[in-house]
Amino acid sequence: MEIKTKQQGIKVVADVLDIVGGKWRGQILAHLCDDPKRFNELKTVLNRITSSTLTKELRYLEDIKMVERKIIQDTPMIVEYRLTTHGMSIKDLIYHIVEWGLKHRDTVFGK
Amino acid sequence: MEIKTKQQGIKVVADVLDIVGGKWRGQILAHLCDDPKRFNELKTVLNRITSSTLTKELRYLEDIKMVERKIIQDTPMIVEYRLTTHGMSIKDLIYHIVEWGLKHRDTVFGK
DNA sequence: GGTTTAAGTATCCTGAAAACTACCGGTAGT
DNA sequence: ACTACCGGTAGTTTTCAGGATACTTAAACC
Repeated sequence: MEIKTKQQGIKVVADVLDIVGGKWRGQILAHLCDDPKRFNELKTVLNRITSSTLTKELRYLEDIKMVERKIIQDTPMIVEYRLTTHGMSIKDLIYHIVEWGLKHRDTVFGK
Repeated sequence: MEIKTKQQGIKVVADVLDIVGGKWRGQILAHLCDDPKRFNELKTVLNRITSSTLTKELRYLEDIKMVERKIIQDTPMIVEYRLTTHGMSIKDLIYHIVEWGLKHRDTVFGK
C-alpha cells in the first residue's frame, strides 16, 4: 500500500479518474453520498440522463463494488441504490473535490 | 465560497471532473506536480500520447490557468511546462486521489 | 379496457475525443 | 548533403460513450 515508483502513482491517478470520470459517475456517487436513492429519483435529479445510460452507469458502479442495488419491494417494483460500506470511502474524496472546486472555480472557470 | 444547495455541490463535482477528467489531463497534472517538464519529456512519460493530443491538452490547461508554458531558449527550442501558482493547489487533490486509489484499488479493480 | 407508474431492455445513431499520418522551421552533427 | 532532434501544426479518420427512441412486465387505478 505504498507508492514505489512515480509511474505507479500516475497510474493510480489515471485509474481513479477512470472510475469517477465520465459525464455521470461522479455525479451519481455524489448524490448517493447523502442517502440511498431510487432509480427514478436519480433519473430526475440527474437532469437529462436517459434510462439506458443510468442503468449502464449503475451496473458499472455495482461491478466495481461501489454501489449496491437493493430490491425493496417486488410489486410495485421499488429499487434502491446505495453506496456499499466500501463505497462510502469515496465521500471524503468527493468532499476534497468540492472543496477544491469552490476555492478555485473562479480562476479556472474564468469569471 | 460555500455550498448553498445540494445541486450546487454536485455541479462543482461535475465541473472539477471535467477539468481533471479525460484520458490525459489528470496524468499531465500529476506529472507536473513534482517539477516542470519539457514537451518531449511529457510525451515520453505519457506513453502513447501523440504530439497533437498533448498540444491540445496543454493549451487547454494553459487556458484555464493551471499550467504555464515558458520558452527557456530559442534555438535550440526549449519549452518548459509547469504548474502556475494557482495550479499548485491541485497537488493536494491529486494526493487525495492517490491515497484513495491505493487504499481501494484492490476491491475496486478486482484482484 | 385503457392509462399510469416503476424500473428497466434493446437497438440504432451521433458527436466529440483521441489517434493517425504527414508535415514545418530551425539547428547540430557526420 | 543528409539525418536527427525539438516543439510543434494541419487534416483526416477511427472509436466509443452517451443520446434517442421504442418497447417490456406487472400491478393498480379510473
